[in-house]
Amino acid sequence: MGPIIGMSPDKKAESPGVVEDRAGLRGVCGTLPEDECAASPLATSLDRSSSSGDEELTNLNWLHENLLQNFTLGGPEAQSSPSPLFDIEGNHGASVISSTAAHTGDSVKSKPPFSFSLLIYMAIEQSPSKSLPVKAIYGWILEHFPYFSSAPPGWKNSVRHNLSLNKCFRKVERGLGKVSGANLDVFRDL
DNA sequence: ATTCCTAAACATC
DNA sequence: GATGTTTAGGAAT
Repeated sequence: MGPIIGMSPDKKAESPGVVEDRAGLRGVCGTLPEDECAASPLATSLDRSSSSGDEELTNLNWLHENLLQNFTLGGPEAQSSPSPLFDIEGNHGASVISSTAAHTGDSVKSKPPFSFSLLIYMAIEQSPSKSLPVKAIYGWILEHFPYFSSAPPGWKNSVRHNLSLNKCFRKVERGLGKVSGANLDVFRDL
């Protein structure tokens, strides 16, 4: 009958629970003393000294850097780490994520406070060559966030969508015409 | 207004 | 069929 009906109301039911979790995302920055947030310029100047033409530097850049720094730097001793998400795949990183997930609620049932862009970015950054096939990204997310293991198949589409979005942002000038599965050069530039 | 999520149609490979 | 791209609508902040 009406495949279209019964969809709108469903979404709302999920919102409330997620909202609180999502708020946590922003809360990360907000939770931290404003000094940290205000200290942002630090990273900016670093970025600048490297490249003078930051005209193309869009939002996702600082977003990822900031968020990742905040998350990984969540530990008081992780400050010495050269790489922000060096161990997200390792043991320490796992605890970070687990901690975050557990903090918001169930460790395996709650949706990660990370946006798809973050998730994808993390997965790719974890990769040795900063490039992963879409399938690998799915796997990484599934491994770290079992929530998706039981979630509707909609998230896959979302991942792809975000992938393309980021790509669009950078408007890659390389030959991405034949990207058949193993190319995420989009973030490779980050 | 901005950001993000979700769904879906469409194009290619 | 999987991947990639693009549109459109809606919800939360």
